[in-house]
Amino acid sequence: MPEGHVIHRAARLQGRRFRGKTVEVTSPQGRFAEGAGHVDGRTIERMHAYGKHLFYDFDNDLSIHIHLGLFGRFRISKLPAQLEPSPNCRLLIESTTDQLHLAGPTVCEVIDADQIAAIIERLGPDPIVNPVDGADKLAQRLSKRSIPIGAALLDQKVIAGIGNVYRAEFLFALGIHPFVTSKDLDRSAVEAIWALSVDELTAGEKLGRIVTVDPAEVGYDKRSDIPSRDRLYAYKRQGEPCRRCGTAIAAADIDGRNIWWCPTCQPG
DNA sequence: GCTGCATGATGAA
DNA sequence: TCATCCTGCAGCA
Repeated sequence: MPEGHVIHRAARLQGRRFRGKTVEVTSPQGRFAEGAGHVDGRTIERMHAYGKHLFYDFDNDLSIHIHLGLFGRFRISKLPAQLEPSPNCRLLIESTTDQLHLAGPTVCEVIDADQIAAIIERLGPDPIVNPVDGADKLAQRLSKRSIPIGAALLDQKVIAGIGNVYRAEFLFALGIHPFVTSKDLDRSAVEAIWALSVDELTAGEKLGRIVTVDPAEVGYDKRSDIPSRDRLYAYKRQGEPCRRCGTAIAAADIDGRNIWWCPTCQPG
């Protein structure tokens, strides 16, 4: 599930339960046992996100850094928990009232503030964190690369928090073919990409899922009413008719990830 | 029950 | 470009 909106939402909702709480930190699976030991019994001061990275700051100047990757998942519950921790539970955090269960992350480690700063430094602008001033940095980072825009949008050094769903949907919405070269985009196109990123990630963070389709186009009142089948324009719709023009949605591989687009709405 | 795939990223070749 | 890591679930037998 994890694109940037999900990570920011996790920081917000988890923070509501755990901020200010003294917690037990363990690793039932064992692979994070040493890291857990550095923060076990401490108090969580802040839970925050940048791009697809999540940070839990403790009161001893150490933080847990999490990146969910493709498979990572949280389970949040009130105690007593209904489910036993999974054998694959890498990280288990428990306050007196709540439990946070994490399995399958690409990264789960204890780091300090300098290391957090270094991670953020190497990432591109995050549309949720820097909505106002990110467009310049995005333009600068796009102009330095000569790669398909479809590849650039997944490069976290160019823009942080975009994943495979948003990439396909943004390019559809803006009528940009995924193989257009990044540095050939004019300033107005870059600003449009940034503005759309801010709008969509913010909406996705609030809603808890990605819905890019205009509800009116599929016969609903609000985005939150649209069933999963109809929430997107291009992503994973190869061969299906474009919702706007009826042309069959095309697909290709860019650097090992699939991309979908409408050959009519997104001319080469 | 098994297989393959997935909204991610890295490091070696 | 490829191999690798990581988990859960849909789709199939």
